[in-house]
Amino acid sequence: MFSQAALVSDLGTSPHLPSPRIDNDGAFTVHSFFASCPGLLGTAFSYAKDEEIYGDDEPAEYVYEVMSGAVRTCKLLDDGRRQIGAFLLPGNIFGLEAGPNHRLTADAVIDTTVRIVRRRSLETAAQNDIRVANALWAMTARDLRHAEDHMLLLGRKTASERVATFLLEMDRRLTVAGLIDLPMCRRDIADYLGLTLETVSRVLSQFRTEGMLGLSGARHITLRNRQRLRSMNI
Amino acid sequence: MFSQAALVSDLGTSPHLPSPRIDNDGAFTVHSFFASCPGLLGTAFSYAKDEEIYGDDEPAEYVYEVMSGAVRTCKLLDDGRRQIGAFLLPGNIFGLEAGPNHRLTADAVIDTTVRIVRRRSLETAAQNDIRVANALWAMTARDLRHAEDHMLLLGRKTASERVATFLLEMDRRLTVAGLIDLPMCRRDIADYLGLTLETVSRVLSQFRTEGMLGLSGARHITLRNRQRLRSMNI
DNA sequence: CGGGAGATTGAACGGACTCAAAGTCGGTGG
DNA sequence: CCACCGACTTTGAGTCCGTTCAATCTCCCG
Repeated sequence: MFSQAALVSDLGTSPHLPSPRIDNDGAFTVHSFFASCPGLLGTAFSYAKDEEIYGDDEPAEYVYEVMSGAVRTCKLLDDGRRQIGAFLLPGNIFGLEAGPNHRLTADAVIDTTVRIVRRRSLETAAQNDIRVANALWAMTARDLRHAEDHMLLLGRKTASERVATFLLEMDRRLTVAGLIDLPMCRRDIADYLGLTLETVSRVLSQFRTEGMLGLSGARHITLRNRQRLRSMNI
Repeated sequence: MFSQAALVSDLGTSPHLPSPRIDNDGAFTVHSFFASCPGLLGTAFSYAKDEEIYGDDEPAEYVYEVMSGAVRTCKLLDDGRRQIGAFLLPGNIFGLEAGPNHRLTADAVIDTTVRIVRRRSLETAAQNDIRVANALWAMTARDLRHAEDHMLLLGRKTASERVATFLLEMDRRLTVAGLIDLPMCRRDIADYLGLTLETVSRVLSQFRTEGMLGLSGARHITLRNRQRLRSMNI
């Protein structure tokens, strides 16, 4: 399936390569970074819901940008326990490694289209253009910042605080017209927050009861009291 | 106290800059990276036990290498809850940021000596020598890998599994002559593992009872059954 | 409209926490 | 060198938050 990847050109330095635009939420987004790199424009691939994009420990040959859909990166224990490290949404880049192999699996939360670029193309560009090297470093640093924040959540926050943090993160990243349209199910949220799906459901119900949000179908959420949520977010 | 820092030279490219040596445990160590960068050799500073080295959100002006002692990086909630992101031991580098500010506080676990280098010196070197840029990226990537592993621990492992993982990490990083000489107290371990100090103490006692380790004083640990610990580490 | 995956809710359980007390050890001063 | 002090650690008992197990419900999609 990666055979089309050979079509990706391996062009090196580009004279007027823009810096990646970093959006205000400090998430993983570097909107259309690939698109703005002449000669690095990638091939599109589609993945069905729950299809694996790459596996843990596989050689990291490609870097991905979500075009539509959603992706989760996870670590698995062999008894089935799962920790989701991040959700990647349209515009977000993932799969970038400094070492040879991937250290998490990535799979599609829902039907998803990604654009891929050979990792070697980026590295070649980075060797010739310090701005590309800086951009790669900045992306890894952004992932690290998210991971550091998430360690605090997983190690020290209560269930309600975790869900409040999650809601505010999703509000930042995918609210359109006042509505959060979640791509992921309760189990995904739970595995992201280090909880069980029942606890996530209970906390959301409690928040609804308290007037902090509206639920129209499990995946459509309207925040009604961001101030209160922020006070739980700490 | 940072006035001496002005002594650090701001030299740019060095013709034969070595790649940082990455030790086999994949931890944060880049042994004597600074020392091996002509012109980047840093000034030494000492910090007393529990003294802050830098604070959350402070401008990230310097990069640090632990010469002796131990450092913890932490995030704090205003009610006192604390999550330790990492312990830094001799040879480890910390305080490197891609953005303008620190995102965690760093303080000395015990009396500690560090060597500091101006962040600007490293960045100038990186602009002129792609190998330096690669080294900076690799360091951030190593921190990210650790954070990803730690998210799995914090989100999904049991207390016994967390302590087993901790013991094996410390075994890798500071065992000398078969003995782990811990620089940190039970509270630090607990805040690293997302547990309470009582739980850490209970699990260690249980491991001792089961013959998996020996305790001679709370901070001297001898592992007696690494195989069994590894099986709990998952 | 009907089927079924996903979500909600309930009840009981349990692992880690909290609160409390006793024990240990390293460091300091006599 | 030894005794003491105080910080740190260990251990105990009871509690609680989040989990587990189970049943019902919702709503999305055919």
